[in-house]
Amino acid sequence: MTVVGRRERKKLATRAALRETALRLALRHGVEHVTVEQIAAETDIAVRTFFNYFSSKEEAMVAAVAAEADALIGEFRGRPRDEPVLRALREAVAHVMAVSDTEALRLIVRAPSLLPQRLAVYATREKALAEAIADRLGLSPDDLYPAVCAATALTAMRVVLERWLDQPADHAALREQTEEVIGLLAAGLERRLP
Amino acid sequence: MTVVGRRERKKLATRAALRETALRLALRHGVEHVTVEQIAAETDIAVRTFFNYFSSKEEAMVAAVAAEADALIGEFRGRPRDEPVLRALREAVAHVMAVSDTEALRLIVRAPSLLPQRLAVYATREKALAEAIADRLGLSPDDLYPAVCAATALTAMRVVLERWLDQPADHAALREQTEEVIGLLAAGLERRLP
DNA sequence: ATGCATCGATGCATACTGTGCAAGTTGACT
DNA sequence: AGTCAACTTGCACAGTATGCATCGATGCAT
Repeated sequence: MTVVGRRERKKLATRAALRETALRLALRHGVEHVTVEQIAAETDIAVRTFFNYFSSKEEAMVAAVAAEADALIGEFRGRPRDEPVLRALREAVAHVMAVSDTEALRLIVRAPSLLPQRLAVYATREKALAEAIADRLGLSPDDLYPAVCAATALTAMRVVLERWLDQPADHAALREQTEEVIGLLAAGLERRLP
Repeated sequence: MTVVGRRERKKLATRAALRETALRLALRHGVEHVTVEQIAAETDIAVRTFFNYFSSKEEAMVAAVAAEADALIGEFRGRPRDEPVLRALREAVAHVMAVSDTEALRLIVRAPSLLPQRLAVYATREKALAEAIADRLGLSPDDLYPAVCAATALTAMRVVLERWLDQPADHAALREQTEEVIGLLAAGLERRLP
């Protein structure tokens, strides 16, 4: 196991505390009205130190999304090896979303000022997911398929999530819509006028 | 036709001038070393006025990408109605990229600090593309298929473009790789361990 | 052409963001 | 205990971004 010293534990704790404070303040006052100074003060941390952890207030706020994306990749890697890629992804999403904080997620997804940073988070996770897919299939991470599959699948999940957050929270509906989208990707996206 | 007065023409000219100056300075000095003050001065515009056109220096720099995305959607809408969606997209991409400034594009795509804004541009164009797809197929823009198809196809194009920009400019290769990706999406993305 | 209403450009003030640097603390390891 | 490396902090400073008031240019009706 990875033996973590006090130092690393404190760092993780500080990072988590900043992330939670940022989100809490955003929920209370609205994303736009929270400043780094407030986040730092509320966490009892110097402003300068905040910037040692996050390069912007937006990054701190979408850190929750980043954590969920990491969890998704972890779940995916834990799926049985003989399971097809898209099905494994579908199940991974279901497991992660089951324990997700819908209220916070809705706040983050609906804030226009967080859109660029949120998308950047997904984009960086694309790489990790592509590697996981390549591992699963015994391909090279440089192949086209893992890259495209990771990127498009994540994007499809994002679309589903955004649509789902616009309706009353219903986890059964989310599962259903996830399956529908995965079905689309699996069956092929080509269409023409009937 | 839309009759544009002198006022609107000047606005468009100013916006284009700012966009071009931003890009030119970025090419000369590097994205990170360009300030709004420089862009404004070089365009002979007040700094305050710059912010009437773009909400950040990053937005001005990725404006070229936004213009290309708009052109892509225009080409797509101009394709024959009986053409399948993905094939129409493939052809639209080919036409837009044929007249694209590869050097500028490479600069924008490779700059990490522009990633969030660039992705935000794609995301906003997703909506327009989804509408165009819905129009083509006679579906509602609220249907799942247009939203997912627009989002995933744009994402797939992005992946291809990013990979292509990492190799020497060769438009034949780009066309080939575009076709390959569209083929993937058309055939379905599901895969499993052999 | 004149006069009026609107829109856009600008300067100013101000709050906030983000980073380099140097000094002080704390943790890890011997 | 002592030493080194890593982390925190304060300070200075450049740059970003917005509200507000003002001034000039444009569009339009008469």
